[in-house]
Amino acid sequence: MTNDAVAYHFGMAPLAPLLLPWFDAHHRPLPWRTSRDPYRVWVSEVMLQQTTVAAVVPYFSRFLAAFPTVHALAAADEQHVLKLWEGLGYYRRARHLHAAAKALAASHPDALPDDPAVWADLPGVGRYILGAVLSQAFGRKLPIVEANSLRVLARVFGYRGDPREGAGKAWVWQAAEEVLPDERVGDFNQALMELGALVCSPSKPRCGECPLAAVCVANRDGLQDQIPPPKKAKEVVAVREVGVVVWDGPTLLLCRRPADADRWQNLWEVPHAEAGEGESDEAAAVRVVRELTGLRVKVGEVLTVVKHGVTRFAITLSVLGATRAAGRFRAGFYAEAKWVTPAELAGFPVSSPQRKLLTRLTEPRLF
DNA sequence: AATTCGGGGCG
DNA sequence: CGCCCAGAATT
Repeated sequence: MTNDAVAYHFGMAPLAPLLLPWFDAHHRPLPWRTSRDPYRVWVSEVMLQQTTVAAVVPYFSRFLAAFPTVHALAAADEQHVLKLWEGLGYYRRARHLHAAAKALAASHPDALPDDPAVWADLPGVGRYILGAVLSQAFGRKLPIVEANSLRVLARVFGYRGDPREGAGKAWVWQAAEEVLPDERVGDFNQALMELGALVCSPSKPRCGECPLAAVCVANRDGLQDQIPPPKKAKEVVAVREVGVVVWDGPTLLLCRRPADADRWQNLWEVPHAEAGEGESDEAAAVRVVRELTGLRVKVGEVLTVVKHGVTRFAITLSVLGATRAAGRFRAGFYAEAKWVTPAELAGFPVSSPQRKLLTRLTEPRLF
């Protein structure tokens, strides 16, 4: 469907008169809806990013109690901020929020600005956060697109492409902008999301309770399951692990399994590194291997050794310690492998003490 | 355009 | 157990 079609459809049936009364009657009483304080709206939007409402509620209340204003947040110690974020995930959000609070407290000490250009330059503020904060706190007529509104708009207008990528992304932002009413923009934006969360759900939408059912193309044509199109499944490749990194307490082990063998062999045994600040156990293991070998390695990906521009061998790196702890093993990976000898291995770029360690520990033993 | 970043909840 | 979630930054 083209943008013209959106305009036509919108002209025939404005959404706001249908959506706002529904929102007034059915919206959930959430902590961040008690005020239009831009700071509160902002914090809630950042916390809600890729995070469910139920998970955010207790964090939001605790965070606002500790940092009631942007100035309180700006003056806070980063460790305190991160501590209150612990368990929410996506910790970069907290660092960005903190940094942005410092910037705003300095540049706009009296009140948070309603200037989109100012917000757009802040770390952690993309187009969604920008529109959400300014529409809700200041009534600025700016659109929002996130998982819920994207689904609602695509279904109502019967958009058959994928609104999450390419031209579809442009389409859905355009649609979100065109449906905005002149009054109560913030409530309207929230209503789109609330409808997506409570009624227009990804699967089995409750169209019988939907205030937009009468104007919804997907409902009319029975396309709820096709719109938006299901995410294309990631390609699955049959693979078999031929190399893994495991650890148990202070010891980290790199093991190999030749393509035609059943048993694992130890290749290196080295002290496991302490996980640094903000570093996961897996990341620390990857770092150890990287420092030992000079290889570019990532968890779960094929690890290739390139020496003199030629791939000498390839293994996959997985982390059994983590997968065991999670109660399951990862799917295996396979890679064609040409194994180097211990002598060749010793020739890889490592620092002197590490090389000595490698040489000493290269003697394979059964895992 | 594809990846990365986390943890929880739900069908 | 797989998919999804009030996205943004990086590659």
